Amino acid sequence: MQVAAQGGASEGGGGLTKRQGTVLERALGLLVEGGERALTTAGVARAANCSKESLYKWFGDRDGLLSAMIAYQAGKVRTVEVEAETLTAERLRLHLVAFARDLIDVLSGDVSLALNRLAIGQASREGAKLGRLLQERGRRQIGRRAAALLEAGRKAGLIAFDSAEETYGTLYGLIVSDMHLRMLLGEDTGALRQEFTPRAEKAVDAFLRLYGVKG
Amino acid sequence: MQVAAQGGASEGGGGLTKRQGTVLERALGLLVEGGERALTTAGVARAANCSKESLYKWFGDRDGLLSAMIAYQAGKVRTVEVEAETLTAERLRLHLVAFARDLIDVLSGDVSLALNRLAIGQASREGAKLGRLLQERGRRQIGRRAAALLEAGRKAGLIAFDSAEETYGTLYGLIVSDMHLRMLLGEDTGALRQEFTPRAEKAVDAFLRLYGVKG
DNA sequence: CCTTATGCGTACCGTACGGTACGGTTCGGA
DNA sequence: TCCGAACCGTACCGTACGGTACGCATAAGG
Repeated sequence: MQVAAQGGASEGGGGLTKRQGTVLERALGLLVEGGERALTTAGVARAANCSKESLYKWFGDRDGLLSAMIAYQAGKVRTVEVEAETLTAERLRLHLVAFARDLIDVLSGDVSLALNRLAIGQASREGAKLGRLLQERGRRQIGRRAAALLEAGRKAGLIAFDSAEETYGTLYGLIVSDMHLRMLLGEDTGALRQEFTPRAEKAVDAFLRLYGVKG
Repeated sequence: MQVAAQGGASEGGGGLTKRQGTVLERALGLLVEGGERALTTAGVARAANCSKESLYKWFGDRDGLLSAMIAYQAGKVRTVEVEAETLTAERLRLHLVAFARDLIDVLSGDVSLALNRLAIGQASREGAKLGRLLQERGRRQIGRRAAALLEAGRKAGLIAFDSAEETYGTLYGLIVSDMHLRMLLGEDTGALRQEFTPRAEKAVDAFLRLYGVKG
């Protein structure tokens, strides 16, 4: 502790200092552990060994803290760009299965679930600002990876579709179904986690049956 | 006002009086309007012209009130049983599209969204009791209708599948995709609502391409 | 050594909520 | 007519939270 690094210099990824990053990390930990009720300003200050006054100076108010938490967490997820290799049917399938696994893993993560619960809980408040933020930072990111993958498959003549957006929607639905909602509602993720790999494979199989060329 | 109807007699659907039903109706209105923050015991009492003491007598505590709201709302949804008529491919398709439309309509309803947000917000609290209740009363009900429909289609030799549960999961994913989550996060339902019918038809088409026999 | 900035820890304030208690009132039944 | 049960409206209590203010410690810079 006492590493400090204040003053506006030594900024990390998104315009905030390392100290502020660790504070957000602690706040995320509190959120995961006890939900929104546990995410009080006093609690964050205590858990992060900082003062409430600093919290308000850094993040403005409680909502600013929540937004910063979402932005911070989203900034940690880096999408893996798929290089334009020569795709075969089998390689495309493997890439799709890997994407499906990654998608499921992200959605079932503790922090992701906690942040989604938080944003959903605030949806009827102040124009769903957190929800839009989560949507923008989260879905857009992983959607881009999917779009690139689908486009590569189309260029290789392995799959055919009109709208990439709509096709991605179908792929998403086949992979996720209502699993995300069930986890958000509190269903034990441990029991579901064992089914992740076969689920991903079945979803991709169905997807390729729908969009695959001569399949 | 002053209609009363007290005393334990004149019970309605689920073991509660008409008076209590109207109270729950008012509470649901408050929840839809302002989210969980607006659902205070004093607010419900004021909106329903009853006393807080009566609320606690009838529902125990705040959680009891929330559970009663979910049970009450779930009790209003009646699943339409499909009679075992002779199914043709076209009739099955029409039934599936009707089911898809109904599913989308239910999920996009104000009260449904508000209750789902409520249950999700409470998911990290006391073992996700509300989430399980919502799951039990909501999904099971509409899932039964889907299962009956799928079974009828299979018996008529129009579709083929192994697990009805898994097949229903696929159908659900094709219909809903991430639309439910987006609405829960606060995305405007008006913009999405225009796309409901084509979405339902496309989903059913894809489903029949996956599971339809010869065709 | 002095000054200034930054931030921790704590105390404080106003508010709002869950839950309880009580007086007054209405209504059904004897 | 009287009794008791249910109930409304309101007041009340304890607590917890968001946000602010203050005193003190620490460290950089002249």
